[in-house]
Amino acid sequence: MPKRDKSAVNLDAIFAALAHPIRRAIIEQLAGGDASVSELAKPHKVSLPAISGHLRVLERAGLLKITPEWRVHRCHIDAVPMSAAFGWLTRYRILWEDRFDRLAREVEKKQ
Amino acid sequence: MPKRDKSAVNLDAIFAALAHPIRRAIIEQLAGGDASVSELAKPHKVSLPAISGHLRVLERAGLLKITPEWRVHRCHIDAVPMSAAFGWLTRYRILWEDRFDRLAREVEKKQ
DNA sequence: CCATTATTTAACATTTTACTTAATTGACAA
DNA sequence: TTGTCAATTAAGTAAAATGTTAAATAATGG
Repeated sequence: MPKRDKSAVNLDAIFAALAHPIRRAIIEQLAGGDASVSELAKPHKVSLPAISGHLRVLERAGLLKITPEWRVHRCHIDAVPMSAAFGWLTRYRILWEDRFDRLAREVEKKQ
Repeated sequence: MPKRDKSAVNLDAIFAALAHPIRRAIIEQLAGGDASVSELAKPHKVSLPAISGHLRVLERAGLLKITPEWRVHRCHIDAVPMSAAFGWLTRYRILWEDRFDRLAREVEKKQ
């Protein structure tokens, strides 16, 4: 029976993790440095278990590492998996940049 | 009562739309040119109503425009909203590229 | 009008997500 | 030991996502 490869990049999990405003806010906060669960919960008006759940979603997507340290659990962002999402979007970047490039050339030509 | 601003970029909807493999496959297919609903359904083993549902998710996220044309509904990708997702990720790009940039500078310095 | 084709809507079952409050674990400190 | 603080697990609920099959709509063509 083939097991799920945890190391494989899981775009489903990564995009789904990024689809919730609280989880994006948590990433934004962690971009400024590591934090404990309570510190991450503070800006939000949901319960602590709710935050704990969001952290597990981020963890399963590979975006977060949680290290128990003293009594607090230190949360550390690992943004590398986000590069997979970035990479996927990049493949289609031309689809939205194309038109502006063309427009820019048109304008340039007229001058 | 403030109405929902449909024109506002909705990162929740965009990321959520990208979180399903069938919907990403649909975007990949549409990147190669417009297609009808049946054509989009062909590569997948789910029912036509299921595809129809996925198209509506993409439409609500602003990634798709559907124009009834003859008997077929022509699906056209509008990747511009994806640039919002791209933009969000770009803000944190440094978190995963930092290490490589530093390494590159180190190597450069040594030469 | 009737059949055909493309797609959507309806109705429904199942699973997943997101949240709550209450109870539990684990580590420290008096 | 006992209390306290940080965080998780448990139990339950409501809503949303995903899929199915069957029926409806809409447009064309004999």
